[in-house]
Amino acid sequence: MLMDLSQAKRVVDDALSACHTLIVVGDCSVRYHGRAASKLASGERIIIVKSDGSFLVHQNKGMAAINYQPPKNNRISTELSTNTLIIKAMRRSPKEILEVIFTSVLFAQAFPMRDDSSLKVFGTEKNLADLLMQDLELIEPGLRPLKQESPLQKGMIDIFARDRDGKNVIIELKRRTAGLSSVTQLKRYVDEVDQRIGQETRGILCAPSITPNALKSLEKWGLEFVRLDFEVSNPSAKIKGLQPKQKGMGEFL
Amino acid sequence: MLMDLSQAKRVVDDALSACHTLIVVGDCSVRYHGRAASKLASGERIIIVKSDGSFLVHQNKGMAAINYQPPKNNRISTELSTNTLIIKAMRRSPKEILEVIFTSVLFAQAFPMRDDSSLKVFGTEKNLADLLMQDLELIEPGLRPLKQESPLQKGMIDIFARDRDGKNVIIELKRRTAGLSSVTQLKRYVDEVDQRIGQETRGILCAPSITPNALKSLEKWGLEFVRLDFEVSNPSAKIKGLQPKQKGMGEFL
DNA sequence: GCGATCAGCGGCACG
DNA sequence: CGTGCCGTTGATCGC
Repeated sequence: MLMDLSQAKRVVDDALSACHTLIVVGDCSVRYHGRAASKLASGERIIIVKSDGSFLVHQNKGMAAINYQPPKNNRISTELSTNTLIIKAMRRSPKEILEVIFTSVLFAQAFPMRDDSSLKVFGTEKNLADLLMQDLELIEPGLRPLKQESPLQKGMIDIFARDRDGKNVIIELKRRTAGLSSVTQLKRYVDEVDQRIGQETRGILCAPSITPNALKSLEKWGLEFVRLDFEVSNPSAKIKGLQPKQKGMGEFL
Repeated sequence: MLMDLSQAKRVVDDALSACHTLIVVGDCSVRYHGRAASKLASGERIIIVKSDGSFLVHQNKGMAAINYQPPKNNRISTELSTNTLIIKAMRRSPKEILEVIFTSVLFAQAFPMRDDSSLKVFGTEKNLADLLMQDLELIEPGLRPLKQESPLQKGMIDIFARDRDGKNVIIELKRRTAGLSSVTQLKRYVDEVDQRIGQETRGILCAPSITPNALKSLEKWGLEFVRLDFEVSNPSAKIKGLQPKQKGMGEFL
């Protein structure tokens, strides 16, 4: 089950020069120094080096790689000493170094990995915005869309609209429970538009749910929350239902 | 180079029942339906199934898995039909299903993956807070620490302190460039403390740098920025230097 | 379990 | 490049 380290080095070097995807499994320790620094004592891990230079170290637990190197400006090299095979990934800007020191290699192989497909995702915030743009009446009667992804100095408005009274409405969309940051984000947009246009602007936070704290802040600032239920299906996302919530119930301290 | 699909299924099933870590490489398409939905047409990918149920699909590019299933409440099953081997990962709460349909398998193997080590990271925000707590004079003469990680209704204050004039000071720490959200976060804390204590509270944003927009907002609200340079070394993080920046230079509109 | 925040966040899009 | 922000964010910690 064990692989000779020099043979492993050959496999690794060949994979790197051929720009193939490399998988190595073995006992290793890991050192990282860059934006932060880390040490990982020895254990059996999976290392993946992709053709674009992405470098991953996976433990047997968790979704996220325990150590890694992002795919750009990443030079990978190997070193063989008596008892260890070191695979090093160096990156500049920011200067970072990742070093995987193998004491034993169980498996090492290169794969060409032909793949021309890219992922199609449905149910993103952008999808929801597209849907809502087609029927803002779902949120409120008389609400008409003006602009999607309207650029502001301090961010981007998801949907800019006008209500039945001709008042400007900023809609901030969230695909999941809105928290404090969503509220401050909306507040920031409303403030900037208020100040630029010089007239009262409404702000509506549109999300499947909102945390209690976020709701309190929202109401304190005179913003509104509209509950949005959506459902993802395979060729698109659908809006299941909208439940307006009365505003201004909180005490304006 | 090709592997019989029924043989691959055996390897996969054995790995799952033994709770080993599984690696499969082959030509597959992927379907996902859950919090969002996605489709990925056929191509060669690496699939990793970890002992805790983490399920990863990696293309030959990029650091992040293109499709995945998080490590909990995740039931994995296999199906063999005439031309395909399907590996399914089903999860409840939220209900999500990930389906990988292999038309050919180049490699499939289980690894026991003994690993008892956990990552030690240095240079985290918590590290910096610990360091600063030991010498707040670095930020400003006479500044004395009161409490670290002081819980607030709307979040957690990194460092709560008192300045030479006896005024309360809230310090928000960032390990990288502070943006608008960092400023609104600090503002939120200062507002809450102002309101609860009923006396003027200073807010200091401490980060290696700050974006222009964030600085403008900061100054508009009368908050302060202190530049913090730190350096990570292997057994700890060090503070390299601190450069106070004069406040209140912006026009208070 | 929810809530809030950090993360070596990664990734994308825009200026 | 930086700035801002979404993400099937994940991971952690407190309640």
